[in-house]
Amino acid sequence: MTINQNTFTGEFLYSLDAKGRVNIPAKFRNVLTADNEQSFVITRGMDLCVWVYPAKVWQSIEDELRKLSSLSRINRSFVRSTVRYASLVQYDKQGRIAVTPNLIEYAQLGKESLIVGMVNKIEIWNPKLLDTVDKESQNIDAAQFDELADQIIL
Amino acid sequence: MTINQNTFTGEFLYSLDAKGRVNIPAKFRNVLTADNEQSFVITRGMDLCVWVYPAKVWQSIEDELRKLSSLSRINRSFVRSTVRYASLVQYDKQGRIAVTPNLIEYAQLGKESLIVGMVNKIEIWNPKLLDTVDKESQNIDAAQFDELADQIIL
DNA sequence: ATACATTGTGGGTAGTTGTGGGTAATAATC
DNA sequence: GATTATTACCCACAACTACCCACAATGTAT
Repeated sequence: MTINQNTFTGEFLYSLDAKGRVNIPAKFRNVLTADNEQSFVITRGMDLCVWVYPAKVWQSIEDELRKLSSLSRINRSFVRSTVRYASLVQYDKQGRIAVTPNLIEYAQLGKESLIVGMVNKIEIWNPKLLDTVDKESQNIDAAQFDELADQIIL
Repeated sequence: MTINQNTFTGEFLYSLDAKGRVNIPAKFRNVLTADNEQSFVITRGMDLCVWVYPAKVWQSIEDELRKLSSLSRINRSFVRSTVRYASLVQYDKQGRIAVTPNLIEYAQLGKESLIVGMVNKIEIWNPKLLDTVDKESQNIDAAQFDELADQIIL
């Protein structure tokens, strides 16, 4: 029995094998609702990582994109950039998904890959890259962090 | 019969066993409402300790995080840092929860662990660390303490 | 004072989970 | 159309986790 449906939290150091497969943590699979099935959309993250959305969640993003008129140049470019690298995948009987070569290259993924829950989506990181991104953020964003932390009572 | 629902007070020196399990004090379990069941979210504390939230309390934090758009770099970073070390756990029939190796390392927990009530959440400490943190605070924060004491009539 | 229930602690066992690799089916290339 | 490359499916195994039972210590009720 799970309480938090569709909520991904925690980090897991898993291996990306020779065939480009990574395991979806059991804790993540267990919070997926029936209609999410085993379908995911994987795409480029806005940071140097791979984003993995449950298909149903991605669906709602697509619905938003549909509303953007192609008359606007910014809209066209926004739609293009978000959809361009997205592909639909399913996990196998062992619970793994295959990451496409161009995404592996983009996120510079090696054998040691870090799976990070991001509430409504999952990120796959090269641990070293996440480390540097983390440190950069600590220096630059400290003030805004405090602001956010004030709004959200931890 | 309980008076204060969901209010954790007091401290308990319990043992973290070889399997990484700690007991949730009976006094705390008795204070949990039905919808909290036996689910908790454990994560890194802002001090060097482990924070344990009743699942329902954590839920409201997640709801806030969901509102933050991933288009903003700061938002991504904030969501990641708050969710990254969090994991949903349930207590077993003996009333214990399993603390993940990550968190044990972070809070430097040994066999002797101190469970501390923090009103809406629970902290797990290495007793020695709490001691030093306490003393530091007494030296540095005396002035601000007085300010708070003005707001809260003890 | 004694019997009973509750609470904290330890450990065994069966099932689950993560990982690697072999084989067959499908797709792509020449 | 034949050959190669890629993908999906399957099996196997080790490591880990969750569940269960046991027991001692403490607290409570009769």
